[in-house]
Amino acid sequence: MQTLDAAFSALADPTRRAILARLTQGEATVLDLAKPFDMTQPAISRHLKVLETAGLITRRIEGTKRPCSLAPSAISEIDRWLDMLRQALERNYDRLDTVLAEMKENEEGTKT
Amino acid sequence: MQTLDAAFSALADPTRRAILARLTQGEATVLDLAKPFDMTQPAISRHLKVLETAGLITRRIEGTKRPCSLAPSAISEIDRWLDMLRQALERNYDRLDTVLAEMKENEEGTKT
DNA sequence: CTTGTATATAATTAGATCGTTATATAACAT
DNA sequence: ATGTTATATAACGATCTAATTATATACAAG
Repeated sequence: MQTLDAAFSALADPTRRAILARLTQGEATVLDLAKPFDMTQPAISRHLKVLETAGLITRRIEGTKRPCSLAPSAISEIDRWLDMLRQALERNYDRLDTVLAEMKENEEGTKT
Repeated sequence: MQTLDAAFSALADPTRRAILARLTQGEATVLDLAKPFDMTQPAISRHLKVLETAGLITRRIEGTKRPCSLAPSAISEIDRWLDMLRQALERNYDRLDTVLAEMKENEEGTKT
């Protein structure tokens, strides 16, 4: 899915993750978001566009400002995809548990 | 964190996600993994290296084969990070609920 | 209507990424 | 030893990314 492409690659950049982290505190304008970074405003604008295209943020229009906030849609798609991996890992883990349990049983058996 | 950089950017590629999906079915060799793709073996080897570096897979050595399997570590780091966003979104959602509830209350109040 | 503020867009450049082909390594089978 | 199989690595070209500077748009304030 190309949504996942966009979402994951948006999340791959530390600046963009920092922006999202900042947005967990609530809405912020472009300049607000740019402030903490040693980076020009156009650079931040591009990052925001990437995040928006990926469905990770939305923007309101308020006069000359464009306050950004977190959007839920892309996250939930990512979650759905990761669930597949999580479940597989859980299955493997259960299997490992079984193996370990069997090993222990055998050991006990051998001991006496 | 650079683990997150590597993990998210590894997941950004559809071929690599397909490889991971395949690995949810269990261990597979490089050639096994290459088969479904219209792509040369070296290309797949590189993808596997990316996944391994990102901590998403591990490889055993078995004679001349290198069977790959899913690794849990990177996933759990991703999960921890995404939790931050999830929680923020949940808070926003709750707040929205409150707002809607208040709107409804006001409406009721105005009606009579 | 002019000035300043908030943001977006375009052109450019440097570096990363993804694929290819050709080749190396290393184990296994004869 | 020799050929074959499984995989890795190197060199290369095409495309993408992320930053910069310069400039455009558009609202808001005097």
